[in-house]
Amino acid sequence: MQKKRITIYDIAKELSLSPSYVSKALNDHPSINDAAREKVKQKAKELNYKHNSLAANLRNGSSKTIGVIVPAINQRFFSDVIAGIEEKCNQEGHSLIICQSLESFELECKAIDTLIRQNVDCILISVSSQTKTMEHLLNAQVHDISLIQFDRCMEDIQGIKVLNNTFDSAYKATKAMIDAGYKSIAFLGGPAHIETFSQRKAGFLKAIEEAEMLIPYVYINENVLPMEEAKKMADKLLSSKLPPDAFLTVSDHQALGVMESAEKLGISIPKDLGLFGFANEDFSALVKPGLSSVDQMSKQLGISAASAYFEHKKSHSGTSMPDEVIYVDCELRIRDSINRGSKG
Amino acid sequence: MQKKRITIYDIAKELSLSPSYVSKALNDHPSINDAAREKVKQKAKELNYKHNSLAANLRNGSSKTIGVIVPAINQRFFSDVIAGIEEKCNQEGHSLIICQSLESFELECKAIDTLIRQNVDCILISVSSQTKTMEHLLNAQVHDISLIQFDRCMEDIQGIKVLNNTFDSAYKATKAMIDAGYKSIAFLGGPAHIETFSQRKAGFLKAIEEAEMLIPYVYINENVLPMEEAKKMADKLLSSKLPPDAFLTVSDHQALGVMESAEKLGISIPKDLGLFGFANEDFSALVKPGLSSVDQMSKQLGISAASAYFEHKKSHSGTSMPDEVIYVDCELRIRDSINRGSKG
DNA sequence: TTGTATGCGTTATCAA
DNA sequence: TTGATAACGCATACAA
Repeated sequence: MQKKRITIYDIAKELSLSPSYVSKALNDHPSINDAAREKVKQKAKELNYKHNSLAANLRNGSSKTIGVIVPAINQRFFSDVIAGIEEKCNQEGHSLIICQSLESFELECKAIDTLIRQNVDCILISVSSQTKTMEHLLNAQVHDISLIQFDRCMEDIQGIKVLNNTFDSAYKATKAMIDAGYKSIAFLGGPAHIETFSQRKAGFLKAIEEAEMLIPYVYINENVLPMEEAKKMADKLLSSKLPPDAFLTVSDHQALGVMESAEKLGISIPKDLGLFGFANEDFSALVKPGLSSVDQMSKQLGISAASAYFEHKKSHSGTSMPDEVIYVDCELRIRDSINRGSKG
Repeated sequence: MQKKRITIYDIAKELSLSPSYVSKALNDHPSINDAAREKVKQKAKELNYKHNSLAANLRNGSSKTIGVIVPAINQRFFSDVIAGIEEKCNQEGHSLIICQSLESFELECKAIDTLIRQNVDCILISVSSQTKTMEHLLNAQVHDISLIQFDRCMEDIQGIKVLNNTFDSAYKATKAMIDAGYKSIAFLGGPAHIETFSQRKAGFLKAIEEAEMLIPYVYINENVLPMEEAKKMADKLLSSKLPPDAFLTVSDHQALGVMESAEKLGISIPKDLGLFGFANEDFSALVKPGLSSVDQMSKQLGISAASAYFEHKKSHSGTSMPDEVIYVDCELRIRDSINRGSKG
């Protein structure tokens, strides 16, 4: 148990060298010859010396630390994204500070503040659902921190945005159902003011239009994100005079609601009802029948977001972030829930 | 866009004060009167000053930062634990640095090293499945970092360990099945060398013994953690001459394997087969029939682990960690999978 | 109540 | 090749 932390001074004293020389040796400075360098490193190991990043970072003005702010760490999508970010940061020798906003604007501001104080070099953020203004985000940029948004973005902020191509995936998912022979497809969406949800709706509509499918307006429902509400809506539509024969939902939980409704009403999936969800949750492969879903490749999204920072840092060091949108393609996980067997 | 960071020197200059005075004012030092303090804070806000934690921490010798090392961030159990830790840390004004070992001993060592360099005050760790030695953990303690283990612990390390009471929960879960009228219960376990799994087995056996139930030795199986293996084992047992009429598994994924096996063999759950899982995964409430499972209260576990650090810090500051085990009680989530209807 | 001086551990610059 | 020095930004002991 050592009382005082071992520093380069201790190493220097032991070897009768100067601290600056030791520092250079440890950092593989070219002016130090191999023998001396090895001797210093040897002694450092012997004394169980650990480089003090705090001091070095203060001196260097960079913390080699990246901050991440997400609504909730323990939401599958975000924990996957973070896992991807961590992996990339680790490769690049950077540390990761994690904050959660818990969907609160106030906590989000506090998190930004913390990260500025911590001198992070970059902030990766997916904004809370409450967030409508962006001074706090701009403030990070003012403090010379690279800001990269992912998934849930504020449109008007200059900088890199990393997004799923959800328009495209919704289009493809819908098309997959049309190809499987479903004739009248309903849509269960999320809050319209969130970009990713409006995109999903737009993708859905494009596929419907292309197929020249006529859809009653009551088939298109926004803001039914909670499973219970999705279920209620499915109940209503499936018991109506003109029931849909398929659903595209923007979450797997909604899809689950539809499944329960169908079961209750004695409607068989996929024979009489097709179903396509979003997010490819763990349970989606496990329920019966297997739920077709859009895999958002969330870990890849994290990797892409972190990589965007490192690439910018390496190539355009100094210049400000480009105003760029990076799309991470989703992949369709086709399962039994749209496997109708026969077409038409 | 400010070129240079605003420091207390800038504030001091603007107000014709000394930097130390500004520092005191910002930190609510008692020797500063209200008027002066407010004036300084006002100016700080005006200049968009942000306290530099790096510098302060270097000066203070404490980073107000806690490091967490888990096998994988995006495993439900761990992301829940982390969410709890984050919440507590946030309350206490501490930051969180997250590392994942990805079940690799090497990465775990690297993570410890990173956290030592980062000057974290405390490391919360759940060791990788590869970890057999503990020098790296002791080294953290040598560097004056509080070490708190949770879930997967190295027995011989002095300090606080935060654990689920899995012995007790396995016992209760088994008992719940006995009470529901199941007569011959089989056990599907995990690697025996991991404490939490041997505890689950022991709890199971205690309940069996108490009920004076005679169990064929082939009912007790360790090391069948993967779902596929659990399924194979269930196939074997359920097709044997003396099939069990219930299973306790140590994971919900195993239980899912049992469900598939039962379905294939035309055995009805819960009528002819009871089933109790572990971890209360998201899907457990969603599968049909609902899977009874042990809820490990993982977020609470994270809160408890972090709280243990803060309490120790506040009350016994300076002294080394006590050798203490904190148990976080699990809760049984009883669902249809053991709802047999009639007893006997 | 206010200010001065010093050090936390590192690294870059410059000089020897 | 080696070393002295200053600086990063802050907070504390001490002096005024």
